[in-house]
Amino acid sequence: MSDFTKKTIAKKSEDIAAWYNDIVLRAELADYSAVKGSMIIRPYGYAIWEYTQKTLDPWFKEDGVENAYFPLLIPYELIEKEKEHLEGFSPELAVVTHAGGKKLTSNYVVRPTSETIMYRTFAEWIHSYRDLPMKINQWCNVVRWEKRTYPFLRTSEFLWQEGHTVHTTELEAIGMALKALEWYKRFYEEYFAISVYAGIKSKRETFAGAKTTYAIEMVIPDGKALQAATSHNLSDNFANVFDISFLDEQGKKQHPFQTSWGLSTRSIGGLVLVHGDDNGLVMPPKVAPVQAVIVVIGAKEEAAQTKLQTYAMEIHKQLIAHGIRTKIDTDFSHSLGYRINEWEMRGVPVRIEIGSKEIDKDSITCVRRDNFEKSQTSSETISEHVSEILTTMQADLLTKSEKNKRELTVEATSYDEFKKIMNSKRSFIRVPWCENAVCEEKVKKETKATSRVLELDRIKKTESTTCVFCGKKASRKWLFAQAY
RNA sequence: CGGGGCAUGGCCUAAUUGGCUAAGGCGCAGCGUUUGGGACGCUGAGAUUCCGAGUUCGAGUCUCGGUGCCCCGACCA
Repeated sequence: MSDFTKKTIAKKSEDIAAWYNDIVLRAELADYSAVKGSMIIRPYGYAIWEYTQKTLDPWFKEDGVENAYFPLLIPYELIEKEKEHLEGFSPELAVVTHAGGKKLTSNYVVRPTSETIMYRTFAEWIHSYRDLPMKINQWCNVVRWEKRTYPFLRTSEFLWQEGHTVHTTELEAIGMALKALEWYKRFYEEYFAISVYAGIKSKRETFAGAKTTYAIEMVIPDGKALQAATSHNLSDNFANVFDISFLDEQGKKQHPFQTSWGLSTRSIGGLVLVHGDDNGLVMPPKVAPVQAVIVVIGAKEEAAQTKLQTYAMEIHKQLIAHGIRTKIDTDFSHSLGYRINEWEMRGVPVRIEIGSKEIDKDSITCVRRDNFEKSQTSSETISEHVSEILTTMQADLLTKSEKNKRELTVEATSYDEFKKIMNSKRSFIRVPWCENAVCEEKVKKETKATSRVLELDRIKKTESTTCVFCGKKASRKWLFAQAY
């Protein structure tokens, strides 16, 4: 690591929280804003969100999900309708009390999520079994007035997509909720190169108003958990409250079953935390705003300089034609070391160095961001060579993430052991649990850990054992960890 | 919302413990020299010392009130 980096950016290996704050600002992913707890997503950070949208949106549409837009403001009476839902969100609502220069007779809530505003309208749209399933998604912002905020990971306002579907049977709704969960898992693994846990949430962690919540949990290198996406089986809870009904094939009136599912800009925070290193960000090639950068190393004589730039532009053109998002850096006002460090900090997957040496031998130097591996190739084969590096790096990052997840997941057979782990080298701990909320409360108070998920393949009760916390009967092993 | 800390050009810090025109580094702009792992010289722009009141001959420094930010808890995608 360079002296400069040492001085200005905290080391991830020493203080991940300080490192995270520094890198988000320095790499120009985000900036603080005039509004408490809110942040500005800068172009480099927003580009990652755009790739997220470009990837997920077609998957949704293929499944018949249509995009729509519902209003930002929700009448207070509406959000009050589902009691549990209101209770879950009321501490963090932003409320509009004045408009048009006057105090409003009834207030509006800035949406913390859109179930209520959408479902009153769904009630008008749905009359027959022929209208179902109905699948609506919106890409939007929501506001939740969190007490403690953190760039990307927890901000007062954040961007997300929220999918909302309506089905004739609960079985179909569950299928939908699981399909959304599968999309998220696939997205994280194939695009963000992050190995995640997918499972079911405990009662305590279930979404306000849902019957069942499924979630994606990410293992952060410091052993903490980041809830990376959720998908809910709302059953007929909201349908009853908002009086959504349809006539079935027999002409009988029935309440439908619903789901909602979302993934937010929090995902970008996870991406930073999982892959970054002491030198800065490491972008998985598939979502990297810039996949390759050509760093042109200046020459002394003008003729050589001109030749160099022409050569570099030619390479640039080739890479672009090959579909590789490439930038060319000819900023000779900064030293080479400075430029290299800046690109490394931004996590650009491949750095291509072009100087007089490269031209003379027609041998171009490529450097991979994640392992700093150097390789040589000719101007003829550059595109294929870079493509290959990008593919390999994408795969290697996922493998590394899998390894990290495995190493940070342990099993405990007693509460003492559990506590010892949480107090020393924090991690995910898989333990048999009786699934009683009292246990979970106690564990949280004593160790800060909460249940994260019951992994999908462990839902079928298989074991006959005892709860590590209370000693009562337990049949399934849950993952516990300290949440972000 | 409880407990602790901080507030000085865009950023980091200094200012003899209440004393003269608020200093330096980074960054920024201009010119020139440099360029194979965070270069250098010269010149320049940039400040109501968070806000308000008070004490004093005199306040960045002391007192009171307010505001904002950071860290630690409870809440959370």
